[in-house]
Amino acid sequence: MDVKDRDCNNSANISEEEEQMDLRRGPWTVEEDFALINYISTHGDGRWNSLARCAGLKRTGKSCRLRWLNYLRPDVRRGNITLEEQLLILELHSRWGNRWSKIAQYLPGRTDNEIKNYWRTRVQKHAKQLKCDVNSKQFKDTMRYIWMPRLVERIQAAAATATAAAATGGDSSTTTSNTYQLNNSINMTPTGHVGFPPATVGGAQVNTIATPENSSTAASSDSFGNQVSPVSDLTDQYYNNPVPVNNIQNQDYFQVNQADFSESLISPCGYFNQGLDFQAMEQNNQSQWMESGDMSDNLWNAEDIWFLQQQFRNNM
DNA sequence: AAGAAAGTCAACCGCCCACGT
DNA sequence: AACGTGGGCGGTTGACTTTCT
Repeated sequence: MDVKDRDCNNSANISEEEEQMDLRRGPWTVEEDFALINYISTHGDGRWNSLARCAGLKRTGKSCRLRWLNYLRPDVRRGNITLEEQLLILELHSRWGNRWSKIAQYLPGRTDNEIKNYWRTRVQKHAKQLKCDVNSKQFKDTMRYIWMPRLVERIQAAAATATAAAATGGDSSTTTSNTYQLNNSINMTPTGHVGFPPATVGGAQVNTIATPENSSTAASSDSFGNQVSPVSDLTDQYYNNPVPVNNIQNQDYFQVNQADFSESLISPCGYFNQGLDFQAMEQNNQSQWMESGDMSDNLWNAEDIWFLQQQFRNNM
């Protein structure tokens, strides 16, 4: 049924009483979920206000739409944000900022709401711990130069472990999982484009992120013929000019690569002298971070802390 | 064990834009 | 051109859960 043709038999005769009936708010009940799912499965979605009426839901159209898109939709993926997804979120956020829906397009099954929540609860939390604004250049570059490479390193390590396990006939479930994430989260585009062949980072393959910009045969114009400004993002350099992750501690790497950018970037080491109060961070937060049980979900793990501290001391 | 604090996330709100009339 | 409506978006809230003291 064409949703455009949807029309409740009584939609034209909705009584004022019904019109003014108090709408439900707050958490959805199982019955409401069933009603919404059943209705959409037979009639399709769209025209949310009339859909809400016709489905007999005392909800606003917006509420129905939100419930469907963020929770009931069959392809919605739940659970922890994977390392690959974290990397992708950081990468895309560095390009587009708080364009959550746009970012969500590149993470199949994830909703803009979920990504937004992830950003606010995890990323902003760590910016707070570093005593800098999440939108500050300091924090952004710290993410680019330190955090994202560390994520890549961890992804590689997980992949290597999984590969080894598979080679020895061990449980390959992890391998399958990681492969799935890489192929489906990072290398997929909203329009179904396939990304460029995998680049290598530190000797391991990492799929190049395919965006409308770079999936259109690397041209400088988009599918509408509009000029698309090249993404001058260090992560692109990172993907396209693989450098062993260990070299990230080498200031020369940054200085050499920065030459490609019109805007000179301050190396992360510079920040250790300029702004980030790592001593305070160490005093205030290290114990908390170090003692955190689940490191997999933390942006900074024990190694990161150690790494940051080394950088700090080397630049004293 | 219990209360407080912090974290998480579903849901709501208000604004904006596109589109039809 | 003006208006109404539907839908999408980012920001915010608040209930619930988890962790800490």
